[in-house]
Amino acid sequence: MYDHKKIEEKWQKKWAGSKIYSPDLDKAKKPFYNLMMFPYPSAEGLHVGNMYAFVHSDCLGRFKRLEGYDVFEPIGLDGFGIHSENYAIKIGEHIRDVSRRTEKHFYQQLHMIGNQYDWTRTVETYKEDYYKWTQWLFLKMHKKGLAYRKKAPVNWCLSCKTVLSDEQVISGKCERCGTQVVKKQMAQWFFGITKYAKRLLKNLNWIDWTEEVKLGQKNWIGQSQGALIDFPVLESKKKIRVFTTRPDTVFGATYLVLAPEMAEELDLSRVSNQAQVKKYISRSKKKTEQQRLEEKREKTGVELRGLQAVNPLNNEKIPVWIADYALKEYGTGAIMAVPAHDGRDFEFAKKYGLEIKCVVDPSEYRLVAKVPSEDFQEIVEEILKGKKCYEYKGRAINSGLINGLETKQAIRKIIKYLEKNKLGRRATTYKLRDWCVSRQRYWGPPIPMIECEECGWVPVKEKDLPVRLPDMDSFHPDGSGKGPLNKVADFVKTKCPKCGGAARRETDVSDPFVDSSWYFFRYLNTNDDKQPLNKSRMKKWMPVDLYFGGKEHAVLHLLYARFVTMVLKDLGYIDFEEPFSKFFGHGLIVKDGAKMSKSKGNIVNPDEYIERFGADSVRLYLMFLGDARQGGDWKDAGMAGMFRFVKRLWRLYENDVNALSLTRKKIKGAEKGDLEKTGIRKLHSTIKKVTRDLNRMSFNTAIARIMELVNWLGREKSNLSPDFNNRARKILAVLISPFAPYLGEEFWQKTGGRESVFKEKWPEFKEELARKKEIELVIQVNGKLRLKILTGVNITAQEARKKALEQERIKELIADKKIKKVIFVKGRLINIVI
RNA sequence: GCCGAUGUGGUGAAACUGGUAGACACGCGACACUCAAAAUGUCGUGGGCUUCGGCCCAUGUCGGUUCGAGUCCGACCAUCGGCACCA
Repeated sequence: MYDHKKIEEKWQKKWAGSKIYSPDLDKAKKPFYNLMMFPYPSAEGLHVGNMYAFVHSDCLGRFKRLEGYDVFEPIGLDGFGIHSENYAIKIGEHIRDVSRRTEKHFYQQLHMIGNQYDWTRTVETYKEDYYKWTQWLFLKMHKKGLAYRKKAPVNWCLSCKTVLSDEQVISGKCERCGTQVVKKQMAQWFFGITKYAKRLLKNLNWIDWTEEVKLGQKNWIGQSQGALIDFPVLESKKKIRVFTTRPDTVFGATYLVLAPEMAEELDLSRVSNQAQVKKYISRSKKKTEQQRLEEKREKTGVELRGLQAVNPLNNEKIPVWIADYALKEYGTGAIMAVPAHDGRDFEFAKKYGLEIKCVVDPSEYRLVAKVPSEDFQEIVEEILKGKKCYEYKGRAINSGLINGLETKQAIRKIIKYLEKNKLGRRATTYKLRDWCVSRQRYWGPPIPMIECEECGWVPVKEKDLPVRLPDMDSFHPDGSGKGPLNKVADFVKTKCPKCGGAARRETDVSDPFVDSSWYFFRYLNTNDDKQPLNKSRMKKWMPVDLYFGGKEHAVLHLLYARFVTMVLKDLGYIDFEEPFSKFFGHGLIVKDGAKMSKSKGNIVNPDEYIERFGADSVRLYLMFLGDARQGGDWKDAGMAGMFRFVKRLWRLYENDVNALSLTRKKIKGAEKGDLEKTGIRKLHSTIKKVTRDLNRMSFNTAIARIMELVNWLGREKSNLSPDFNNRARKILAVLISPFAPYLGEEFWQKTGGRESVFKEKWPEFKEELARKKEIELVIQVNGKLRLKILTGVNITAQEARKKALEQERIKELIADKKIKKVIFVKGRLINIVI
């Protein structure tokens, strides 16, 4: 009988005692760093989604181990952060107690699933020996000028009562709790990630990552190429600088638009409608994202009457407006409006009766305009008259020096002209904004900065780290804009590290994403309290060979981790700038076609299933569900089906091979030989396919191949010799072990193995033995399958043709028609065209 | 609106560079074992015709390339995800 509990317990103990999963980090010969995204320990326990990712990752890690690599597969807990804290608040317990409990629970569960974790090197972000170095990272950033404080409109979550980074606002809502996020003007600490925009983008060209995720980052970084153009303000020394991706349309710029906040930088004394302007500015500053959405993006704006700008290319005087459809944070915060060729400007110009001047002729570009040919002439007329907006490429008209040029050339020429006459220059802008890392919360590493009345903001000295997170009973966020630590007088009051005078500590903590941006470095140097990183191990093990995790982190964790790695390289701590050479993004797991959620009550708790079916069955089932890239649909019936397979597999090892031979049917020698020949072929082709599938990360098909072999062996076991049965079982034990490690060990032992199966070599196959000697040759007539005949695999075109034409059925089909052509695909088919 | 992914039996899904569509499972049906049930095993299982030899139709829809298309090209539809006044 298959008693999964007994087996799992047995091997857990053996693994723990043998240290088989703790490689020598300094001496390993073939290092393979197998990383999976460490979980944040929610109090509900390990989610089946976590397990889904972990078992796939582990399966590959174990496969690599069997291939002879020294695999390092660490695990830890991303325990600092808003999510854990919110949960503690909800259940009315202190976060430190909840944290202690969840750590225990999580590690217990993580043991159960049977991964080859190195339990001697865990990392918990909320422990002093870790966050000390997170603070160290902040200091390094600060020293390099990459951590700085600025007052800016930031995202404020009304429920979490803290600011958030742009990446943590998902469609206007808080990434953690789903509450609407509003804009607030506050002074906060930022990391200068925008300085790395270009590099972050460039390296995407070569890193081996899931395409989807790379594209997500590319779009988020959002590079635009274009030009900066200066528009002089009439009767003033000021210039208004705009950014545009279409400098070729500059002759069609009929007005300028400034973001409302930008207008404050201008001299408004000459503006005749000052009151109106000021009112618009203050109103738009108060507007939240939500209000903007409610207004359905209806464009509004106010003209700065009395102010005029000059189009530097044709010297025409044009009006200046402020409108909140121009964004302060992007480009220069000002735009040249070309209503004829920009939808937004067009809408605005229509509403306020501004001039629309067509400067791009679309007549030769019907396909670009995506318009059916019958309507095209009419539409061209409308565009030329400025009654319709055209945003694509075309030929420049009404545009002085670039008249007649196609968009691309026009852009090139105009930029040359701008640069020559010092009116502007080529420029690239990014959508990416700096990373706001302050959090007005309790459960995080205090930001190691001190504000002195005399010296301003001064960093804590490195030797004084960590800045300990003080224990406090009431750790709830209060929404004051300051973190809870502000209420701990002993903590706040300190001395300036520079002048020794009275000073105050920063009371915000840092974003939990800072914690997770470097944890994979720390795994290589746990238990060292002298330095955060170990240079020589870093050289040996980094970059991570395979990183397995959720695609949803495309613009969160994965972007931050890349950024931090680049900074550490620039600081000289490491000599590579991409942390993960290969990233595999897995899909989401759903239940019966629906997303799992507490409200639906359809959450799959892995514990229950492990209890009932055993970890191996659950592992196998999770990997059999479908393509790991696309996620899977959990169904209880399917889980039960996999359990049946496991029991069948178990039975294969229950019979004594010699006892089996007694029941062996009396079949003739020749037949017996044939059967074992088939058996050998099955073994070799299974090894071949499973190896190939694992290399392709096609876990589900690899399992299917193993099932085929198991089914065949189950059927034929009593017809096979003891020798063969034994050989097959040994191979099968190794093949199954990455997927079902407990069973792998048990089977290996049952077939005479003394040591762990994971000290074995992955079985090899011989190509010629894996191949069939005979095939079903498909005979097609005019591309339609008509007949299959058994032939040798090496049959030539002539032989195949001859054989095909001998078949009665084929003769009938061809009858007296003439054969026009015969196509032969070796080892597959012959197609007779008549 | 823009970008991306996906669309194949009753269900989850396979199909390497264009070459037997539906591997492997789930479910269902029949049979065997059983007094019976469960468990297990064996066989069958895309749809429609059939003179039981086979034939026709089928990979979201329409068209194209090809001896041959789930796979390549073009247009469209649906679902899901990301971004969203980014100049």
